[in-house]
Amino acid sequence: MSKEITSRNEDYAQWYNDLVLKGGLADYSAVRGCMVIKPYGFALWEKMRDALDKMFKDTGHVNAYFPLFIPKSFLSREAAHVEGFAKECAVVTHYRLKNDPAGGGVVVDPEAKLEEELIVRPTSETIIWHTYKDWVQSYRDLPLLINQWANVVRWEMRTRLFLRTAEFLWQEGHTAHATSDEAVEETRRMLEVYASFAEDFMALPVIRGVKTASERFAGAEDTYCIEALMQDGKALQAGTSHFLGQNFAKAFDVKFLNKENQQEYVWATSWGVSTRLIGALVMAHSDDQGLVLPPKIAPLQVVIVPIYKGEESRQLIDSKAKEIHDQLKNLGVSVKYDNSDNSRPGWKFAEYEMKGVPVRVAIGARDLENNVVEVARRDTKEKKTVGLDGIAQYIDGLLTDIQHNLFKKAKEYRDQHITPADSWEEFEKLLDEKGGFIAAHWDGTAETEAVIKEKTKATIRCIPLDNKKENGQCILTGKPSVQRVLFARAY
RNA sequence: CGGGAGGUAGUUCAGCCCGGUAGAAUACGUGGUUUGGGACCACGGGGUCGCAGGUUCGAAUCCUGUCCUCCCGACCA
Repeated sequence: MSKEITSRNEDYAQWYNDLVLKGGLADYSAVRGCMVIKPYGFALWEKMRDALDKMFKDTGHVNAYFPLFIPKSFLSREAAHVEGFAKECAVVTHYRLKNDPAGGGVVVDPEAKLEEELIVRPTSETIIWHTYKDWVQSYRDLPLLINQWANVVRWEMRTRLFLRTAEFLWQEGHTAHATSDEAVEETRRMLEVYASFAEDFMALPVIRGVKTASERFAGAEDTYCIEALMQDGKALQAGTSHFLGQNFAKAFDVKFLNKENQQEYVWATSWGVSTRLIGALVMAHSDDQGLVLPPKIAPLQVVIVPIYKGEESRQLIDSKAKEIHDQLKNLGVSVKYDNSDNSRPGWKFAEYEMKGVPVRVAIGARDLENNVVEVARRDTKEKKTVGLDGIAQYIDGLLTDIQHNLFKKAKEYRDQHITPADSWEEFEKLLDEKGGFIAAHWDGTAETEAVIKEKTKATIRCIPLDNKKENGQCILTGKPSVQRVLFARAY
């Protein structure tokens, strides 16, 4: 994102809405805080979903589906869990409407009150562990490696398009293991799946880390996360993987017989990423002209735009363009030849730029004479005249280039925005003037963390997994510390 | 739930202070001319002004109530 937008941080949401709404990605629906994902935006989600799903399957997981409604009592089985989610649950209390006796319209039928209210899942741990109880009896049933693609609802007080909508799409993996070590290993494995997906597919560099106790998932023993940096200097939690210990197994009485014929509680993990990733993608790579998509998840990788005058030249261009189209298709490139007569070339250029299509090929009468086309890349906006010989291979290579370049650019920005701070003044100054991650010493207490958050709105994003030990003094209290942690203001 | 702004055509908004036939741009439809960075001309379709009351000869405009949306905060993936 360009400097103008960075300096317009206050209006960031507005810019984002404009781009995304007008760009055909999404709309707010009539339902408070929910989103309509238009076809192009959904195609983007599908690309991400399919790539992730393949990675889950490659690591031995299978998909299943569990109910949307959860009996209220399930939620309260795990103390920390209910504490964490109770405040944001949508509740179903009745199952029928009737005609309003007082006039037109319908009212809730008071006769149809549910004996036990149902909550709309904010996450599925409870109903899944309730189900797992019947699925697990012996160590031979373990591990249980299941994922579900679903929608969940969290009645947040304030919503933000893609980053925090009331309803969102996600996947949630829920696994059961015979040993603690195995569950921890799974937790870390899935974190790495998320990290490599973010980096290899989304071109989004992430920091792999572990959350502090106060930022932990409700009911988890440990929460691992990938943290990304947006172009405005704010951090975004892009995915989480939780080691749940035996908390849910105990709450839902999920035991198995081990080899020694003894009853034991299973060890659990859960992990998820959501449509928030679409937001991450937009905010990590976009510029003032709209979306910039990494080729690996762009629904459309190449668009060919003809420029013609009159029917005769149109036919000539058509046949050449279709040749290029077919060559690209044979290479497995997602390509569209837009020869619609409804809009002019300039309009098409702007349109596909806004949609983030990585490569545009323009072909006109002038090009035909010289046996060339004009190839424009979205990431750098460079335009180049390229000969028709081997054009498909050239473009295919260009897509790889763009993918790498986007990651490189984002990583350079990210790395430049991890700044050490050794005094409180420096810490505050960096937050206000530079943004990004700030590596600072922390005394390890939740109290200090809370005070820092209160004073600066910055939270500890994570303790990086590869963090090096270093003695120092807490940025706030001056108490001894053994390592720096990453602070940032976050979405 | 606190503080602010707002609800008028598919969309973005003007009109409201100072009451008097519902407006613009854009989008849409038809016809034509165009096409190397969001074309132009002509004609055309489209809104019970969020909802409910009140004041008035007359309300988008004034008054009361109500619902909803957006932004800022508390809360959070």
